[in-house]
Amino acid sequence: MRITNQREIILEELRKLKTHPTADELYDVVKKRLPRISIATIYRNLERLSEEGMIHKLEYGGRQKRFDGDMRPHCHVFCVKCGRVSDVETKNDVNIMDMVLDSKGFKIFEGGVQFEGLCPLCQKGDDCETLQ
Amino acid sequence: MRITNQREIILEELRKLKTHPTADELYDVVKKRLPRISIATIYRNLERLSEEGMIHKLEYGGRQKRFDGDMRPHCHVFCVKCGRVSDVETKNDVNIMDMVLDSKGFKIFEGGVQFEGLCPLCQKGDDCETLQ
DNA sequence: ATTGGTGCAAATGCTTTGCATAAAG
DNA sequence: CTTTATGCAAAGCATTTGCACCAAT
Repeated sequence: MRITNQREIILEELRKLKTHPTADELYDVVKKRLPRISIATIYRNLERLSEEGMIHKLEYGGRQKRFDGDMRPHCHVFCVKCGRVSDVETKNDVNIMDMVLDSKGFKIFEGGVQFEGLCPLCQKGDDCETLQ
Repeated sequence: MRITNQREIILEELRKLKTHPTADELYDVVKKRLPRISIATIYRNLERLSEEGMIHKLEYGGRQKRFDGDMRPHCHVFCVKCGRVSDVETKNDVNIMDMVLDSKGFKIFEGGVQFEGLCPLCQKGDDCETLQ
């Protein structure tokens, strides 16, 4: 994988964020440093970086994918109303993979716990900007 | 919620399937009984039924949502290559909700374990019809 | 009679792609 | 010099919506 200026900055900015941004949210951030970057470059790099195991692609809780630069194992909650994602701190004494009794022929190589709920903003009832 | 012919048949056919179909897969099945039904009706009813807690909307990997008529608590695996979803039989001695130490202000009301892997067809290396 | 649901087609919105140009190794 | 990545615009595709008509209560 060739190291381009765009790729470096995308990774760098994603790692700075703890918000699990969508592609376009990250685009807005990266544009400040690379005003001529294309949204297609953002998408292509996020895809590539997740294939290479350098970032996580989060595909739950709404229609926009979200991305996470933190590769330490951890769990997420997502807000069923606005789609925001947050890390969740959990007890670490359960090995999820050991829970499987019958995988129906699937070769399982990852397992994780995910939570659903309401984010602090949506709990207040006010409409939360980021809808879905 | 008004009981229409369409709504009844959509629910009935979804409950028969163990494949966690996408909206258009279910559309193909329902069309055999209601040839004039619209895909919009499928989407509207699946959304409505999941709001009412009568079915589950699955938003894992892949771009298409999948739906499940089986409301008994259980876990899923999804194939990272073709997007197929299958039930997984698991040990039942862990209460996922008790694992939370810090929910970062989110009000959590659901938690579940989900697995990633390769389905039997994709393991064989052949290309699996249902791509994503 | 009233309200909610349906079918159709058009619109939306996130994501991907084709292609000519530019940059990396 | 060769290969891979970029920017731009256009295309793709799942899903949603506006609207006139229809059906359930």
